[in-house]
Amino acid sequence: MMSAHPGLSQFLERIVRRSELKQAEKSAVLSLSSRPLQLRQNAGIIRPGDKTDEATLVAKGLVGRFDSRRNGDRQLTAVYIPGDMCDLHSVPVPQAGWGLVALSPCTILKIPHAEIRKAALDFPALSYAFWRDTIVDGSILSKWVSNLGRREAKPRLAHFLCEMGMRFETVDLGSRTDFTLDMSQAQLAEVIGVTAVHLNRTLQELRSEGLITSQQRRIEVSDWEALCRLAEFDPTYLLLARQVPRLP
Amino acid sequence: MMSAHPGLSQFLERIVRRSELKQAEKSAVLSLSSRPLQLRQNAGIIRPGDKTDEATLVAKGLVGRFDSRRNGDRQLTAVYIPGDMCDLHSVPVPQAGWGLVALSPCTILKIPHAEIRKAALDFPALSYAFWRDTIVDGSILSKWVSNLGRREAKPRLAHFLCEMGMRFETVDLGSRTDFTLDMSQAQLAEVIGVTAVHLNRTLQELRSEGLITSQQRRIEVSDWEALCRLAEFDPTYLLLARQVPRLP
DNA sequence: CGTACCGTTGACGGTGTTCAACGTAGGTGG
DNA sequence: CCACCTACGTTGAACACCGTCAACGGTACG
Repeated sequence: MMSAHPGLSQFLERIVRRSELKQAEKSAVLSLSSRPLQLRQNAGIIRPGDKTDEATLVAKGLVGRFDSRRNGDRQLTAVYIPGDMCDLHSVPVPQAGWGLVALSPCTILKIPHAEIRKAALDFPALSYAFWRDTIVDGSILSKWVSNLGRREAKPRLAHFLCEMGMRFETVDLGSRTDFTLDMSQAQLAEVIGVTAVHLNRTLQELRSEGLITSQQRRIEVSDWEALCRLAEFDPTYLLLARQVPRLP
Repeated sequence: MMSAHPGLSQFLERIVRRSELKQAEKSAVLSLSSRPLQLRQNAGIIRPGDKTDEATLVAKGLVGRFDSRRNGDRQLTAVYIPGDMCDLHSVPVPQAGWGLVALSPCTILKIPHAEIRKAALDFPALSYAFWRDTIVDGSILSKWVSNLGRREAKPRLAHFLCEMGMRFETVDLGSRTDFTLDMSQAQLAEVIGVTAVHLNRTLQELRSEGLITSQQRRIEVSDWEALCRLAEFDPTYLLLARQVPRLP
């Protein structure tokens, strides 16, 4: 077997973090064939409405999922980091309603749906694991609906920083209190659901209150506890703890 | 075989609408054992953080999924109608981060996770169909993130009415322009992400602009096209069209 | 007949938007 | 090497949407 692309190992680690897999199942994941691509910042990956027969795995950089309006406004509905499969959804549902864009310079792996389906068919535990992985995505979305609906800009931003801190720490790309979030303030605003102007002011508030310091794109959280309190952040929705039930 | 509860048939119809199933697979769904429950309005079904070993199927009425804040504010992150399985998620991930509440008087069916897992194990196509069903849920959430983040109250409400109209029509509980949405304005406000006071004013705007009429809890859409235009509503995200790929 | 829930209204204040402008850093071509 | 350009962060002022608080009327129900 050709040695797997490191991106596949990252993906496997992500899966295994939440689902117990046997050796054969792990090998099946590592032997998925993949087509690496380098992308410039703001490069489009999937346009809204596109039909695709490949899934997208992030190996390096940040990828955003977005929904756009007629007037050109865009809302980012997910931010993917290395090891994340952006559109595992597209395997059972190949017609995307959303778009994918490289938020920073990126390396991605394109993996044929057919391969993933075959793996899911050969190993029910994998099918189950992919299902569970999809639920993590939904769980994060659900939390974001709640944040957008009921919180003001400051706690919303705080919550996003907490979330990204935890996720980067989990994949060893920094610690929860010190990580690089390689996206512009305009892109951040598209996540938080405010204008770029207001995001800038909100970020300044967090800085002036001594919760974080940020220069360039590096975020240092000076007071993690206070940030979590402001955000009412409770990481259980990220489903980082491995859950029990496995297919027999 | 004992004759199945009608709720199970509704669920099967929902699944079959999006995934092609063979006879044996259909029977497996219909023979899931279920425990019916009658619920009063506002009765809690799952409290946030609860662990459960049963999934919840709506047979009659409306069920809401919510996330709540320390100050008591609540955001509804999903509204389920008859035929929907509220927490198919809970099968692979039994620890819920959210709560479920009866938005109206309800009949629900409790179905043991073990049964669903067994069905998924026996029939990979079912596992795949459940996965796909979970994605529908996520797709709706994704659209809601976009609505909450980028739209004002009026188009947001319009979008929700369009969505519910389509969904009720799909399950034959009315037409997209004439249906009963059995929830209070306060509950609606918890969906739209505004206060009850503002929701009331927004509803009046829709009425005074001749887009809808509503008395009691019955919604009549006077101008479907205009409502869709205001909402920028495009129903593809509901995944009502059956998608092709099936496990071989 | 009281109570509880629900829809409705008015006045006021705050959060976030809009529009316009400016500063800086990095990159490119003359 | 400097002029120019573009992307990005930053600031100010006016305004709009929406939240808050408080109150009132109708209806169902015990």
